[in-house]
Amino acid sequence: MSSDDERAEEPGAGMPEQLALIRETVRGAKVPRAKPRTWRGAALAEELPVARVLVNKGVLHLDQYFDYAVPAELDADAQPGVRVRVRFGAGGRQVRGGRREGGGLVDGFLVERRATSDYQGALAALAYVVSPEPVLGPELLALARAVADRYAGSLADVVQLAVPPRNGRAESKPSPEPLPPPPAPEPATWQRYANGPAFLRALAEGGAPRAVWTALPGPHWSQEIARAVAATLASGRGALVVVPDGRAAARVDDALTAVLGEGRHALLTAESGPEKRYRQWLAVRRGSVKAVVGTRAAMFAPVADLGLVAVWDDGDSSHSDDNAPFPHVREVLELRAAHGPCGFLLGSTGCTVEAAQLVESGWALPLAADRAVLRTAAPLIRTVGDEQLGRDSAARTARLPSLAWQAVRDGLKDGPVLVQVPRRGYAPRLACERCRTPARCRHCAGPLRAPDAHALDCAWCGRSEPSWHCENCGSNRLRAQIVGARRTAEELGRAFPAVPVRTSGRDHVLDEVPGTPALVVSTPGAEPVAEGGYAAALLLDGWAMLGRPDLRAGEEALRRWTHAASLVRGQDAGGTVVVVAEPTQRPVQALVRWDPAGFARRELAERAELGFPPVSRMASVAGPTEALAGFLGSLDLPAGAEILGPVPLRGADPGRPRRPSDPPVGETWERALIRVVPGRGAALAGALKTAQAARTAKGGGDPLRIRIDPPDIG
DNA sequence: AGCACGCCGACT
DNA sequence: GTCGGCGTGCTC
Repeated sequence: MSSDDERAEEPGAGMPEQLALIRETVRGAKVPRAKPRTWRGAALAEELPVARVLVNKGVLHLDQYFDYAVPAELDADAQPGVRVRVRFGAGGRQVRGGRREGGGLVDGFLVERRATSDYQGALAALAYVVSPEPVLGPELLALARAVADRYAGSLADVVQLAVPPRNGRAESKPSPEPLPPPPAPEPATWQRYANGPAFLRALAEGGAPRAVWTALPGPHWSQEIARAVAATLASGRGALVVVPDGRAAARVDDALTAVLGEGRHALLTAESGPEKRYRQWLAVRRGSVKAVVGTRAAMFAPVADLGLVAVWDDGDSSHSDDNAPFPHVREVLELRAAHGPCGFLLGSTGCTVEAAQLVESGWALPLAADRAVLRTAAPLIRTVGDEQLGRDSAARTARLPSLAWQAVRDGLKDGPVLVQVPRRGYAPRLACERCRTPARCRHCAGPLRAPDAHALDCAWCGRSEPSWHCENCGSNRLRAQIVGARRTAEELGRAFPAVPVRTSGRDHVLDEVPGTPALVVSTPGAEPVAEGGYAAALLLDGWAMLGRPDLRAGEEALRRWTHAASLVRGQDAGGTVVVVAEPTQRPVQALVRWDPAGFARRELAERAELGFPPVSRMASVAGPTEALAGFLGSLDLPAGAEILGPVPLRGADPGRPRRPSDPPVGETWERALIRVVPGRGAALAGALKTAQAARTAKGGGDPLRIRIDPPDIG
């Protein structure tokens, strides 16, 4: 630094180390001698005396870096990626007639060391380096930046999700020595999939295959994931697996131990507690451990030489982060796979529309078993619809069709029987009373809702619908769908008094049940695994699932049914599933045929036609009425963008847990949806971010909630 | 977000 | 004169 120093004309500038960069000296002429500071007089680092810092200070900076001077004594520790503390704030500015220490100490990450700064003013010095551990390396930073861009969020927010809080004790312990790559594993049960062995081989040879894997029902999936990880490790690269919850993580953890032995992988879940979790994370960051399984936050795990990213059950809502900017595991892992030569494995017994799109677009290849293999692995599915329910005299008395009784009775003869009951608190969706076709807006195809007894309007664009009639059958009668099946489960228990009844639900989740006869009553997602598989399952939540006023209702119902039915023995072992739902419904038919991928493909085609996500990309913006209107007016949207609404945001349905997307209690908010054609997602995110940045800069008070890919678009 | 600056009106 | 209202703008 010398001739290109921007302040070459300032006093003291000719001298290298100097305080040229430091505020006190620069405008020194105007002011009386500065009060000494602790670091005053200390020399700056000789090489690269400027530190670019990502300051952790709320929304205000919106992805700005701030430059600080590096004192010589911090030179060695102040490396890119370390946590630092700096003075930041208006109080730190030059004050006429005297100087202040002002500006509180705030946390930040040192992002880069540079020779010069392009900041016009004088630089303050780094206060101190919190620890020399480089936690935010260049790759993780680049990932965080990509995620922030994709979700119109701030870099600081993403970094907060990506880097766990520091724990001194964990940091001071050395991580173990890395082990040499293991041998490539045998394909084992991957043989059941036509392309399974080839997929493993590609990973083991250092390739980057990308697959959407429709997993066969049954317990083998965790071991199959472990083998994909082992194959990747064999190539000398690292692997990352993200699963929806701690139970699934524990299963994959066990499978990895079985396939790889101890010491080759880390388990990153909230359940292990902050210190242990940070220790594991550090072992990954330091390259001691090259395989990771974990829940959501693990999607950012800084695995070295990443050769495989895998997500299990991408339709599970816990894969969507509930902190701004709400990144989704599948999307983040896509970004990671696209970044380098890295394989991608999306596995599920079901199939999301997004997964179908990955195949449809050619980005990933399908990895599925032949139908013959599937037929023996999957249970026999039988349906009981409303009409049948009405005709069935046994059903009228016991509120359960005789077919269901029979399946339970038969099942209990040689094993446990699963009964899936709905959770409370689903808002009903409006559908044609005669044919059950969902009632949709004729302008934007959003779902209709009934704010009061005799009015209909669209939940997306707000247009009222005075004369609805069913587009499918012409009927003009609507029905709202509701259920109450929990009692039915209780009745079942009373009907089989000799059999133990176990329940598994939100507050009391069972992990596993023995293979002996028992009734296992569970809400969706909390189903225990049964030793040897369930003999039968009864799915009682048909209308509750399909009746939800959500674009994903059908997909979600099928996903939950498929998940429960996957725990039942195969048809060759007599496994039977009875689903109480209208057999003409598409999700029900897809379950009967066990064709989740086909269902998702059709759903995808339909959404393309209607302009729904994920074929078009949507964003939601919510906030107080005027603030929202102003924001929408200031948007510089890409061509072809469409604003739907705004409409008043409905309060949470009673019984539904509060979501982060809900407005503060007592406030009325509005929400607009913005959709763009495929390929304009990045432009949309960019426009939203720019407008948001302009708003914050102007000090526009009320915060607006921006969400790309909103999960609940009615 | 804080926090300080600064440009107006009512007080000593 | 000078104290203090809060409207603007900046933070390396």
